[in-house]
Amino acid sequence: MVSSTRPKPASARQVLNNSSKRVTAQRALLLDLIRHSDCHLDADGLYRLAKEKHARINLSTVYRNLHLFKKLGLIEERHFAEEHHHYEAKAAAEHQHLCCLGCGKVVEFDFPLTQKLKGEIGEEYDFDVAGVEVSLTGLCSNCRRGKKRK
Amino acid sequence: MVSSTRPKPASARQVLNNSSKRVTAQRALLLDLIRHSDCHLDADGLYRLAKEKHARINLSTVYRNLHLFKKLGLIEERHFAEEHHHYEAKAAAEHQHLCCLGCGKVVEFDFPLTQKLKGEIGEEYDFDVAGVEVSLTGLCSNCRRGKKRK
DNA sequence: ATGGGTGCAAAGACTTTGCACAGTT
DNA sequence: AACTGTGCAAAGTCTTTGCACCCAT
Repeated sequence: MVSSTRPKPASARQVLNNSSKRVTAQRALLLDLIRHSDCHLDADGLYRLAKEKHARINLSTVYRNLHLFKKLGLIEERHFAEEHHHYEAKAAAEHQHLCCLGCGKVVEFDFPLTQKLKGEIGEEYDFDVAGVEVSLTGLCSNCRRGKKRK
Repeated sequence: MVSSTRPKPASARQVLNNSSKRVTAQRALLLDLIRHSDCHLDADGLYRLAKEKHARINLSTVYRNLHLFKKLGLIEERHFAEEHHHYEAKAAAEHQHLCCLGCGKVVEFDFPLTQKLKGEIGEEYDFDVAGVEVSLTGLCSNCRRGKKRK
């Protein structure tokens, strides 16, 4: 057994250090919040979470670091059927999303064909395919049955 | 041979009439522009196109009608890796998109498994799946080779 | 004539940016 | 000490909304 308190692939500190970016309290906090969140945060949600833990942080800092983390490949940006983006920690296993149009619930599912798709389409159109996003929308059982919302 | 000047599924006028929505010059024009466009317009692009043909139209009218058309199922909204949405006429055949991060070029491709995916995932999570969007991003051959663009 | 649709202007939601100061290296 | 990152405020982009007038039905 390895004695470590961190099961994460790399600590926030390590990742930032390795990219020769400074480790600030804000960055460490944001990265930790994203990594420990089980949902798909947007900038404002992350900001509010952060404020609960760290009185002094600004929305623009959140945006700036979200861009940074994305560039470093630490997080992924998701485009649901909304006006703003959502972010999640880059997962070990690829997965895709199913989003309820009624209540906004997001469930993740497995879709093993993305690699194959990447290769096939990339070759056919002579593209270097970087990302695959499969987004389903629909109504979950609750919203379908009850129309409990709105 | 059927003698018809309209290969379209239904004229703009017909569609609007059938939904008991009024046929205004703006609506007819917008719908026609979307249907005859071979690219994926955003609200502002559509607005500028419309202005070329029809001096008096307002951006808010474009937005309002984009929502209407979407609700009527006449167009589809696309979520590329950008801040705003794109729209295209609902096609006879389903297709998916591959978008170049360098120059923004969009190519459409066929992906026959969306129906199967819909059924499987819907059943597994008890969702009524309405839409499937498969978006690939990458670099086209031009952008990859030449780095011709910023 | 009636009531939905439009233009206009103002507001709203989300995001970016300039600048001076704070904090990491 | 040097210089990147932050907070703040202002601006920017995209979208929505209130209201009076217009026009399709």
